[in-house]
Amino acid sequence: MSFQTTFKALSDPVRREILQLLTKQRLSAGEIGQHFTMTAATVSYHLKVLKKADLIDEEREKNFIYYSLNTTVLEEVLLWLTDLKGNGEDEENN
Amino acid sequence: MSFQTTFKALSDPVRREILQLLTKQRLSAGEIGQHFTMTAATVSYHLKVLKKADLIDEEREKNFIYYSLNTTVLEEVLLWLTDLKGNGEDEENN
DNA sequence: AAATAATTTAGATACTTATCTAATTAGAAT
DNA sequence: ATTCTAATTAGATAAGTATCTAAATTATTT
Repeated sequence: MSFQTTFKALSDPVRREILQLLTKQRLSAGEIGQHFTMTAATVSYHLKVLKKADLIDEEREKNFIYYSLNTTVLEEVLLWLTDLKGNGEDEENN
Repeated sequence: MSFQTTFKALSDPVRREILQLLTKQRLSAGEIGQHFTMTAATVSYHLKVLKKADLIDEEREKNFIYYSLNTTVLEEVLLWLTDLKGNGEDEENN
């Protein structure tokens, strides 16, 4: 997935909050929805955006879909940002 | 500035490229514009968004305005992302 | 196989964003 | 003071995004 997709996904507050919820444990779409006031359809939309950006994984179980954080892409974003800030004079990292 | 503002600012490819140009040296609005095909007005719009997000600083000199990277906010974003990815098992923060 | 439950998809709409052209501001130099 | 240059602001528009309701899908249980 492109950086573009990733950053766009990260740019919405609801989606960032979803990611934070998922740091603690995996959650079903319904459980995620309970943390917000919007409809299940809207939550689903946000999950799709996060999924497309590879920021989350999903696994189906019974008739639930559990979502969990995928940190692989986060690493790449971290590298990009680190590189960006890395040279005031001279860089020391990564 | 809010995290929201910061992430929104980072979510556009033109703006990310501007930031990268500015890692090398400060540049005037005109010099920045030369790297793109869009009009000066559009570049100015993007600079305003980056400025509002505190991602860049400006200094007026003669009748040029020079822009440079401000890494302060980048640090915060780095922390946020690091925290997000930081817990495979168990969390320590937030 | 019908009914129920969890979730997604489709279609509609209001809001936001990126872009342009034209006009304006601010400073420098004639 | 007029002109020239650098850059921004204003106003318009097209494209993209977040949200809703209603319908469809998928799996489970009766």
